[in-house]
Amino acid sequence: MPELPEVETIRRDLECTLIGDAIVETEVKDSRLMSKDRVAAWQLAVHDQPVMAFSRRGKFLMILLKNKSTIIFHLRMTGQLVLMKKEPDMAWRLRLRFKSGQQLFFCDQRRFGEVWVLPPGKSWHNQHLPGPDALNELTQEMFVGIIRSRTTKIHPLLMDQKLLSGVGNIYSQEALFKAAIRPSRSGKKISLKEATLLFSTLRETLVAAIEHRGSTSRNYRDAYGREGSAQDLHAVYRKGGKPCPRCQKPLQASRVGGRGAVYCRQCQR
DNA sequence: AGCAGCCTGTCA
DNA sequence: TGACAGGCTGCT
Repeated sequence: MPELPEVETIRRDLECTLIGDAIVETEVKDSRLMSKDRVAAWQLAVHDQPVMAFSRRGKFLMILLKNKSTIIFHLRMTGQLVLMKKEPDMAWRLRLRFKSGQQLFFCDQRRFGEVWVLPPGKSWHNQHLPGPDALNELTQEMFVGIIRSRTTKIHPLLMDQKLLSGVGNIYSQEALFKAAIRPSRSGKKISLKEATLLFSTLRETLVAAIEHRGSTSRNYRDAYGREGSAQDLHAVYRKGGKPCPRCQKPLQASRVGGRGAVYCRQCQR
């Protein structure tokens, strides 16, 4: 799915294009996204509302409306938010039409994505509340504390959205490679020095990916339907068997916590 | 901690 | 045909 850098790229695109524009009409095409009996309430909440801001926390994208309602998107694995004048070629699940004539389509091949609307003054359901945003909120001290107090393997630890939010399977693997730490290491067994280094490599990885407008391995597109180029930076993600960029030995493909994880047996300990 | 399930598509 | 895919929840 889109991870933090991809969602941030989309957020910035939408911010450039839609601030101040009002939603004049919406259409829900997939009842799995929103049941038919909820559509009327949804439309009442968002129709004729100008967009005040786009924000992001972890992988959640929020649209703040003038009436203080908030639309929240989670794109999961294959969700896309694309601005188009006419209907896209692929199937779409939701359309937001704006006063300017712009249309925002929510496309989502695997249909895991979700959308909610929060009424004014209401906050996140605790169940969904993400931990501190990996880029905007997480400090080095917080990170080191989170990592070194748990026995969970570091790869799933970095991807636990309740602990820190925004990191997924691509950027966890990349940050671990740069910090020379194996994905299967227990958080508790990571030294203070290593945890500090990992905090830096994670930040660098995320920042560089945003600068390259996200990683397109298959489905991801920005809000203008364009591919990102951060995949060109990947050292290990989906590169099992290829030579390690540092030592040239073949990279090891493995599974850690039920997820694919590629690492270098020589460089990462 | 590990796995099925939610979906659809691609690749070997 | 089966395995796997950028995520997450809920169950055991």
